[in-house]
Formats: sequence, structure tokens, C-alpha cells
Amino acid sequence: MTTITARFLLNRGRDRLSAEELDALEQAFDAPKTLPPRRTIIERGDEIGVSTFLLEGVMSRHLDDQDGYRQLFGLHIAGDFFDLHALPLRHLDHDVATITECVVATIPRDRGIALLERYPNLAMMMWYATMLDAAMHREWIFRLGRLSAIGRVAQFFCETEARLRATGLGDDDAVPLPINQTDVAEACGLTPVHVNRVLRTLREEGLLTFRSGTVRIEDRARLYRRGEFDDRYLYLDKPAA
Amino acid sequence: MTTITARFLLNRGRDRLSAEELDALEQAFDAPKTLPPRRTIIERGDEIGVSTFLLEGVMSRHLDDQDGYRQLFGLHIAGDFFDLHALPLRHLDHDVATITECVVATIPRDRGIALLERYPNLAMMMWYATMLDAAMHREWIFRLGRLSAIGRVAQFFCETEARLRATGLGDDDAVPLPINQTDVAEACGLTPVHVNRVLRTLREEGLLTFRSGTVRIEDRARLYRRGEFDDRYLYLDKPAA
DNA sequence: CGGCTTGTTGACCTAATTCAACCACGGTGG
DNA sequence: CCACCGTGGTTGAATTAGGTCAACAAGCCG
Repeated sequence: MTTITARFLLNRGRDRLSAEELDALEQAFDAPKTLPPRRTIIERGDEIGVSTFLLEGVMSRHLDDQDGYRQLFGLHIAGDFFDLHALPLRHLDHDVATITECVVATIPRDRGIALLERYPNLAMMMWYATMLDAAMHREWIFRLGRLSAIGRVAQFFCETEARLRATGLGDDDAVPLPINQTDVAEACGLTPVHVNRVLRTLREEGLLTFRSGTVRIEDRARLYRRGEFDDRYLYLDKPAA
Repeated sequence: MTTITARFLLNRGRDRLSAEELDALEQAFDAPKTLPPRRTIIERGDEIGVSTFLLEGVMSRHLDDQDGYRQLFGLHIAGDFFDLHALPLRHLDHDVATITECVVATIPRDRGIALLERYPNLAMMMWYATMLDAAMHREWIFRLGRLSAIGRVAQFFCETEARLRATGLGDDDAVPLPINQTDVAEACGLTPVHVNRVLRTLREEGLLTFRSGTVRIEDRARLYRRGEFDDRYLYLDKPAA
């Protein structure tokens, strides 16, 4: 039987939750729903009444600037539990949208709070998850502020591939990542045209291929160096490198 | 009498703490210490045994790239309580340093955990503070990914000025911010030379003057527009605009 | 088959970097 | 008291990474 939280904090501290705590969390969710691709789910300023658990698919958090160009703040993959903001913050400061079709389970605010009050250790783990988010955000700041276009794209794929693998996706060879080059551009603060050129370079240099929604890291050591990637900030229980 | 936590979450949810909780927090700190300017306090990978409260001064969190160029992730000002990471994360993924001379009070890990277990509401507020950090990080990502040099510098000063005012610093006219142009460059992902040119432009356009450690916003409405700044993400109890 | 999305490539342009020189100011020591 | 020095700020000229604009190709779906 497939459980909702099967991937929650997998390889990232999940072990610190007891079976009872996990079960309580599991029970708190409403029945999973399917969301269509490329749909905005929450808009900046919305009052949010639920936290969301992503079972399948890819989602983005982002904000559009005055000219309609979009900046991603992060990508959500299966196993991410988000909008924990719903609890103390109440309204959101950015948009959330699906990229692919997604399956999500939500937990209403009140029920979430009751859960945390009953299981303080669960609250600790939510806080921990928030810190992991903040650590990822810092890496994105570093990427945008200090890396060249090639470095940015390299780093983006290093991080995303590592996260996907951490939740048990992908085989030895390749990892599925069903997003397009425009999404990558919006994550890396580049234009889609330039991302295209950068991807060609990375391919020609034998570091990475990204084609039809699949990432294949050809030379991990060199790619990591190119993207100044060091996976410590992901706090993986079992790092890849 | 000056208390350590006088500025903690001032104008940012402080009201949600009871007098007893604040007092318990207050008692938990070791005696304040003074740190010299431009000194690295914690380095990436260090095991951190304490959380730190900043009473006076300015500190930075940052990471240096392969060529020694630095990217700031955030500026700490009086009233910030940080390295809450110490509790669940144990080791740090970036550096922390003083910019000016600073006065700090620390709280050892074990004592902090005991405190949170006894006062769940205090734990909630720490979590809340972590979320505010994450919200600020997102704004920095947006700044670096989508704004021009002028927009970035404008936005940086909008945010920093708003935060300083929120903790009660500055008068109607100007706000003290004792950092230099290189610090601004490291925050905005620009070169110091270019920051200098941008500051001249902002001055000439009558939007902002930043000189000898003092920020003076000349035309708030226009500056906010230039920096695409919207202070909602700061979750201020009393927004300025 | 035609239309839509996504990816690819070329030519040109501009914002920001780089490199280098110089200035202003405060502090220190002779 | 002034010479010196270090830090931080300012300006100019040349260079380049990445953006912009525009056209076209490949794949997919109805």
C-alpha cells in the first residue's frame, strides 16, 4: 500500500520520526487530489488555509517581475511538504504553480496545528524542513550572485539531481526531471536562449545531458566543480559524492 | 535597564510572546560579549553549539566562491536571533562574520532545547523567525535573478532600511547602516566599482543617498518602484509604506 | 495536414566587468 | 604640525558575457 508520506524527509532526517508520529501525520491528510499541469495554485497575498504534500509531479514557487519575467525560488518534487507557512504566517508572499500534472494531499491549518501540539517532535521536524528550505534558498542566492551562466545551470542540475536521487527516484544512469529549458532559465536568472547555449556547451564538454525531461550526469566530479557544488547544505543522510 | 531581547521580533510578531516566555528567554542567555569588526565568527562546516542574539552592530552570513569573491546571504542587525540551526542542524553550511564591532549574547544548545521543550510557544516563534529568514532569502533570489544593477541596489536598501526602522532605529530623516560599498556589492552580486556608479545614479535621480554609513531615502515611492519592492514579505506588524 | 510547444542557431547590442589610476579622509608617528 | 599610509570611494577606457530579436527546425497532437 502506498502511503502519502512515504517520501517525506526520506534520506533527510526521516529516521528521527517515530512510527507513531509518522502514522499520525499520515492520518491527518485529506484524500489525494490530482492537479493539471501549468496551473497557478496559490497567488501572492492569498490567505492559505492548508499545507500541501506533493506525492507526484513537479511544482514551482516563484514571483513575476514588472515585465512578466518569472524568477523561481525553488522546485518541489515528490516528497516535499510545503506551505508550512500556513501555520504561523497565514498568507503567502509568492506564487505556487504546477509544472507537470501533480498529485497532492493537503492538511487543513487547524488540524495541522493540533497535530503539532500533540507531537512536539513532529513540530521540530517541520521546523527542520523549513531550515532545509532556507539552506537551499541560500544556495540559490549564491548561484545567482556569484556564478557564470554555465556555473548556474550546472549547479541547478547538481542540486536537483541530488534531491531526486535522495527520494529514491532515477536509476544509475539517468533521472527523470520533466521540466523545460524555460523553467531552467527562470530558476537560473537567464534567458531561455542562453540556457539552450549553455546546455549545448555542457553536453559538448561531456558533463551533462538534459533532454526530453531526463537528466544524465556524465562526469559528476567535473560537473560539481564547474557548478561549485558541495552537497553539504542539503544535509543528506547519505550524500552521493 | 536594557534587556537582551528588547528588540527580538519587535514589530514582527513579538506580541505573540507572553511576558513569562520573554523572561524565560531573557534568562537563558550568557552574559553579552563584544566582538571586533571584520572577524569571521563561524566557518562553514563548524559544529555549532550555540545560538546567537545580536544586540548591537552588523553581521553578515556569506560564502566565498572559488576565486575568493563573496556572496552575502543576509545582513544581521540588532534584534536578530540566529543560528537557530544549532538546534536541529548542528553544523553550519556557510560563514558568519562581523562587519562592525558587535555585542552578542549566546545561548548554549542544550539550554536552548530545554527552553523550547518547556515553552512550545517559544518554539513556534523560533520557527516563525526561520520562516521570515526564508522569506527574505526569496526576495534576495528575486533581486539577483531578475533585477538590473540599479534595481538590485535600490531593493537592497529598501529592505535594509525597512528592517532597521522596524527595530526602532533611525529618525525621520536617515538611518544608520555602517557598511561600505563593497558589502553592498557582495549583497547584490555586483562589483564594488559598479555599485559606486549605481549609487551615484540613485543620488542624482534623487531617490537615495548612502554616505558615511547613513542611508537617506529621498523619494520612497519612486525608490520602491525602482527596486520592485513590496514590504509584505517582511511581515511587519506596522508597514512603512 | 496544420498548429502548438519546445528547442536551436545566428547577428547584433548593451549592461556590467575589468583594469588602472587617482582622490578624500582619518589615524599614526616622527 | 605635517608626512605618510591605509581604507574606501570615484572616474575613465576597453572588454565581454549574456541579452535581444528574429528566423527556423523538430516533435507531438488533434
